Amino acid sequence: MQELSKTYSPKDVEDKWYSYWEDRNLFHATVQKNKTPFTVVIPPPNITGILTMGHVLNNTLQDVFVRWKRMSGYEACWVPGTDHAGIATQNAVEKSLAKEGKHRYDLGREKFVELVWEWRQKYGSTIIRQLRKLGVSCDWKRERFTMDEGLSDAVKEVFIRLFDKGLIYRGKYIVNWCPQHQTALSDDEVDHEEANGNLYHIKYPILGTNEFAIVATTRPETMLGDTALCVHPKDDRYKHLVGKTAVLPIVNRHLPIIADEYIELGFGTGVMKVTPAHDANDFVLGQRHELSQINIFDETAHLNTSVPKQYQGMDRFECRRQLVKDLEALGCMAKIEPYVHNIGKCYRCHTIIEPWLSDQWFVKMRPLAGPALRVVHEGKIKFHPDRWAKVYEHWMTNIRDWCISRQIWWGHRIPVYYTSDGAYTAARNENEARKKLGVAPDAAIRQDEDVLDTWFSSWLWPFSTLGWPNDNEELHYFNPTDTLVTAPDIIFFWVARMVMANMEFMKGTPGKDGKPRKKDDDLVPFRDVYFTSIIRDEQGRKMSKSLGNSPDPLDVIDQYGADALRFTTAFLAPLGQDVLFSTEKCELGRNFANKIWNAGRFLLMNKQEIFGDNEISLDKLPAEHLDLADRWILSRLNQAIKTMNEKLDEFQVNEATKLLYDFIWHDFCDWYVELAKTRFYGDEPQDVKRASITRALWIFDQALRLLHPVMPFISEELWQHLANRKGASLMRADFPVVDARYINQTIEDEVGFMMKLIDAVRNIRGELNVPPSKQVDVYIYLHGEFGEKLAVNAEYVKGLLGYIERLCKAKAIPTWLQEGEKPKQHKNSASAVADGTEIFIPLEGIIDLDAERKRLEKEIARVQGLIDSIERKLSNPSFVAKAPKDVVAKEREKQKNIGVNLEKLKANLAAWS
RNA sequence: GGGCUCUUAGCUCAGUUGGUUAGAGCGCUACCUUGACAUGGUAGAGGUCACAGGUUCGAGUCCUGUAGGGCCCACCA
Repeated sequence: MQELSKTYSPKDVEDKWYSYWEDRNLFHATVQKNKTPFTVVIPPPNITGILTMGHVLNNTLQDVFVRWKRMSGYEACWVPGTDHAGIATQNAVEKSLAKEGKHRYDLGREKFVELVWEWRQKYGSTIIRQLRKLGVSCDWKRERFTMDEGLSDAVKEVFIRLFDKGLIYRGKYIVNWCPQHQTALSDDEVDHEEANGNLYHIKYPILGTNEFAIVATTRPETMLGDTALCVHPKDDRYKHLVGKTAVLPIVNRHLPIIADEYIELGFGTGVMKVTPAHDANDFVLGQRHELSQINIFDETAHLNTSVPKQYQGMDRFECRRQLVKDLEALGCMAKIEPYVHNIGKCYRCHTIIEPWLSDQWFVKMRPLAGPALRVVHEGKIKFHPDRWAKVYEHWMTNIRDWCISRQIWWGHRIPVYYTSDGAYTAARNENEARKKLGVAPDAAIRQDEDVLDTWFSSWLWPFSTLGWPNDNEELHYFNPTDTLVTAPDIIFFWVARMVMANMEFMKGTPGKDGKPRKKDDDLVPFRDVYFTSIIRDEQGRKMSKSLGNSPDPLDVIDQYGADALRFTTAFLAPLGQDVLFSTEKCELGRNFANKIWNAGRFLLMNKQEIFGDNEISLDKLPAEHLDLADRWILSRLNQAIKTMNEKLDEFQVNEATKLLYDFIWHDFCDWYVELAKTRFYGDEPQDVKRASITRALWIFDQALRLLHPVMPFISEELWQHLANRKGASLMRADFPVVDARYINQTIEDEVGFMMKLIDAVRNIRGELNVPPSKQVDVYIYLHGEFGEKLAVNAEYVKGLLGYIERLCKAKAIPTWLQEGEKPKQHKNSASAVADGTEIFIPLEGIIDLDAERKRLEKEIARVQGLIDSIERKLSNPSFVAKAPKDVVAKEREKQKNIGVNLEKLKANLAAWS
């Protein structure tokens, strides 16, 4: 057997086990009718992306769930894949083109798209490679891409079905236009930011009078597109103006003055200019009053030919400056005051959005939203934490139509075809389009130039990845999926839309029972949605590329190991709270890994010592020679198994992780392993030693199984060392199932009492600075119920005290005292009381009298405080009358026990004075 | 403006049906290289649980309000 290194070295084991699992197909899931599926679809990362801490958290959590379910007997299937990320990817490629001084128009559409595909071949799998380093157990054979053939078919199919149903329409609309990308953005892709601007007060002369109407605006340049002025119908200041005509300065266009309740009384001057082509609200207002729309910008937000010559070709901001000057020269600028307002910016390039009138495609969302709202409301889909359900419901009840066209080249081209006279339809190809349009088979036809919003493919993810629209068994078996783990900021972009799509398009597809689905239960895309925390840096800022505050997870893995990173992330991420992360925090996980490693090393050393090279089996618990410590750890273990399963069921991954930490570090390493040493190193018969080490290994084996979902690499490495696994893997081993027979509170109390004795002795040594090299005697009174048990279990206590012996490198020799008996040198002893049992440690010559007095006084004060609080309760008649009986009884019991402690402590203190 | 959320030890945070004098990790202090582990062990210091009311026998936990932080949605030209 090879020696294990003194510290755990992740680099030596991680890649080895990942290939082992992958080579043996252990990630792969298939339709298995006798097993319940557990399906997770990955939120597909962008092909432009590199692994961030957000991905680490998200994928660690998914892997924990998937590995846990896989070990628990489910057919666990985790479908991975990537997103083509239209705008982001096009951006990336255009950037590299720009380095060669080229623009996409230089190449033309076809060549450019070809280039993007090349780019995707080259760089698009980076994040997938990085994910493997994290240890994720994705079913890589099912990896999909939102633009691969199958998914493109799904996109087309969905578009055509919605189009034929009348749920997709084309319309002139004010969209959020990014002049940089020259494409429309959905409302959600616009970030609103506060900005310091000005409120310009411009005078509009009223025709046929000497009056002016003063209009306040933040964007004077849009006045070139004004087609009306508007006031509130109830505004007495301006009632007389309604129906009159104003003159647009500089342009001299005549503007009708209209009245509309949209105007907010009390804001600005009370008169608003109406620019239907360049403001979403004005657009609606303009439609209501049948105003003309004058578009003054081209697609790059430069002034077009519909404005006076001197402004044509100017950039919008340049035009603003010039216009302000000109208005001032004309005396039309009443005043300019500083003004803070919100402006919309492109979420990708931060360019200021221009509300722009253009032809776009939309999906009518209301008909789809109804069922999606219902399933969340009725709990068919559960959100964790559930407060997100409220956010979801609010958005869904106020849902607006979805602008799905994008004026870029990289993406799914809209499957709409036009005849030369403008008729159009949606079709799978040109021929089908001609048929649907009823034109000749050779008629000229052209496809829409636009592509679809990236989310138009990702909203189909839970079924398109499983082969839809082709009917197949895997789709029936793995959809609905089970748990979706995603960030709350894409609840509308993605989560809500997936619910709508799955419910709409899976209707009639056979379910697990082979019958066509009808019920909501079978139509939902997933049952649980876990919303991850947002990972922030230590200052609480969101991690972002531009801030450069996001540690590279690969560096972290390199430095600390994937398990350490996974553990730390899971440990730090409570359900529903943001996480402040820093690389150094991974020491927590690294130290834990090292602790586990050394526990394993210790057990293996002793196995070697006792068994030599003979192999052992850990198939079942070696139940011979069970002693108190064994019964105790078995109780603790089963408690841990129970709680672990419960916490994971409740999506409390951080709690499950904490539990692992406490069980392995404190219960197993601090106490059980230390107790086991008394047997490994003692003069027990060989068969007792054999049973002991085998049992310790068996417990450790169980602990590694519990650990595996969170720390797959180190658990597998150690698990393989514990016994000859004959080619098996921990990732396919059984997850521990609680055996309630082993949970034994009495034993835990007994051991707990002994621990208190040990703690008391340690406390004396620690506080009185008794050097470790100093041998001490320990006198223990046998007292009460536990006292009797102590006498019975004297051997265990000796063992426990032997533990002190090793820790302190000093002998601690227990002597049993009967009630009333006094230890020798009582006067010079330090003392403690644990659950009524007195301990004396004679410390003639070394003891500092003042120190011991202080120590006792401190302890008395603590216990006195406890007693006082109990007495306050018990002397309150209402408490005794109204509190539940068991609570009162517990208090009385406590009062009695602690009272005894207090008396003895006081007596001991008195002995000093 | 509407909604959500947070405020607990020096720092970062747990604490899900209200019931021991509130826990962890890091940091800090003291002691310890012992036959798994100094990425370790033992002991210790450190909190009027943001504030003010209320409900209750009992509140970190439930309710109301206040102050401060964060997020989301909608936006007034």
